[in-house]
Amino acid sequence: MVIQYKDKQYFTSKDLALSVIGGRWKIAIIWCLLHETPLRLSEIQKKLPDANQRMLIRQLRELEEDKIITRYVYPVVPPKVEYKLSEVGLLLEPVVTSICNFGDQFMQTIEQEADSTLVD
Amino acid sequence: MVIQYKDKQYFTSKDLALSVIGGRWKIAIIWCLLHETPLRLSEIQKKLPDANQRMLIRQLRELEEDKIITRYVYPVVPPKVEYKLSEVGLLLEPVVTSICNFGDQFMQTIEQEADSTLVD
DNA sequence: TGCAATACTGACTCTTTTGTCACTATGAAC
DNA sequence: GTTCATAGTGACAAAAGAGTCAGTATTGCA
Repeated sequence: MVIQYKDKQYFTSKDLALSVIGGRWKIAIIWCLLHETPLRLSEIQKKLPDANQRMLIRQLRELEEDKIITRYVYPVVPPKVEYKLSEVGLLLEPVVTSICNFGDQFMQTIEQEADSTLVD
Repeated sequence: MVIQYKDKQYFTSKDLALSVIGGRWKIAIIWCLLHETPLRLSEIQKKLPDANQRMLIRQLRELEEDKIITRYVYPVVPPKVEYKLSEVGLLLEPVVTSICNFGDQFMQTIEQEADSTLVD
């Protein structure tokens, strides 16, 4: 089975999934939008202060292209644009949740190790 | 909260998780080891023919460093080395599963779209 | 002697991703 | 007419990641 998507070939649906969520800030953006929605660019920036604006916009554009998020532009000045997860985007909730859970568990094992190193 | 791990700082456990699973072949390797274990390098190579050996070894080394997999070397010639998921590595099962599920669902939406494009 | 099998390393290049900087547009308020 | 706020783009530099190629070690066997 070969999946053709956006000029690339993917051999498993898993690889396809990774191409969608694989970007420095994408999981973080989706996480934000799962917790509060809709969000404006300026609000996402506040929640992810380490990502610069240019980078965030790029990731948002890619997510939009993949139809993970929707973008609604209000015809006002100064501009107002709202981002929210699409129906397909909401399907990523289990992915984000399981990553968070693993992160917590992994962190605990690191801390335990640090503790036992101190004890030695 | 700041997590120090391997000379880097992570601001959330989610970022830490991503640093562990974020490598071109890591999810694929973990997927293989969830389905069949233990596996030798040569067996993993057969299952992931698009990854070259050097690359696989690098990813395996990193996973080993993060204690996601264990590596057992048999003292024989020619060499025999077995890889399997550690206890911590097994915690990644929900992550891999949810990514696969999302991949399948995402693929369906793409296919539906392709169908409707044909209909138009 | 020379080759086979397996796992692995070093040094390098190439590509992709990420980050930075300066810049644009709009209309209202002062 | 200058300034503000918001969202955005273009062009480039830097860094990280991925991929390639040639080479190592071991021991048994023909």
